[in-house]
Amino acid sequence: MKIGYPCVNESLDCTTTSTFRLASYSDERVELAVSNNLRCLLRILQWNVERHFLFFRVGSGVVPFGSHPINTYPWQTRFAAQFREVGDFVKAHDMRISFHPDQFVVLNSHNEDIVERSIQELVYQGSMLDLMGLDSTHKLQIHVGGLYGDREVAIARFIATYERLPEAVRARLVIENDDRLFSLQDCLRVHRAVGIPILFDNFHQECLNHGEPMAEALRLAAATWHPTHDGVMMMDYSSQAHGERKGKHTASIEEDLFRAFVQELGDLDVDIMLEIKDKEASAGRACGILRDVGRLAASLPAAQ
DNA sequence: ATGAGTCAAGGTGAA
DNA sequence: TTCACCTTGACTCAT
Repeated sequence: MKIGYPCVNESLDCTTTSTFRLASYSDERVELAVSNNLRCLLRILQWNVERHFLFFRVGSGVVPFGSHPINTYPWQTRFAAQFREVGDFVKAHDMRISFHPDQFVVLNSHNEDIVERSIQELVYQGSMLDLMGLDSTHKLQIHVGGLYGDREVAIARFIATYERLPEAVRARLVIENDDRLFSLQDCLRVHRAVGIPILFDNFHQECLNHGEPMAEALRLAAATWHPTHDGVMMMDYSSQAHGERKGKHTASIEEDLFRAFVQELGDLDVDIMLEIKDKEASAGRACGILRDVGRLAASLPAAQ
């Protein structure tokens, strides 16, 4: 079991998201930003290893305009060594990383331009994993997409697009149950059609479900991951922010809820991404709870 | 130097 | 029909 947090480290003064405006695009700025972003990515991973956070979600902006036609800078070759260095570090420490392309990636859009741009974004993010030399257990996570008033047609269109994705993307793509439109059961239908694994989100499951008990839902999702090709199931963990709109993530982990959730896990092996606002602070508390119940090694690795 | 407004991109649903 | 919300910082420009 690995614990992680998404995209941003709040303890370090180093980010993987330095960027600039499209209007001020230049090759020089791409060069500068990617150089900074990869340096910080490695630094964050090093920081994480020291605290036994072995799971990390990398943000979409490591390469500014990475899938935009304006960006013709050969970052793949210019930064090949730096990407490889990150990948080597991940492998050396038995870490796992993932990407979560944002809401603009919609594979089931009825607009072919949007589908094509979405595929290009997935190709860009998948190519970073290729450059790192990381295999298909490191994932690209997206939602099924829009509903467009007809669930059946929307799911069919997702499947049709999935089947024509480049292999480098398809091998790594996973779908996540969402909180309003496509439930775990919808994702299972897509899985049965094309074999895509389901990244389970416990909070979305609480928001949108068909009455399955949490323990059963977890096992249904886990069974969609091929042990060697996909690795153990990845999941997102969060809980409701009190007094806020339904679906809003909590600012800080609620330890009692997390303990109860760990009980639902039983002996299931999963890697957990904590989608909680205070990032690594809550990840540390989650690790503490998992050590208490014997699901993580009792002590941190030897001091750096 | 600082604060406010803005940033490539889609879709949903409330107002 | 418009706008806030996904999530959030970081950039950009006006002051």
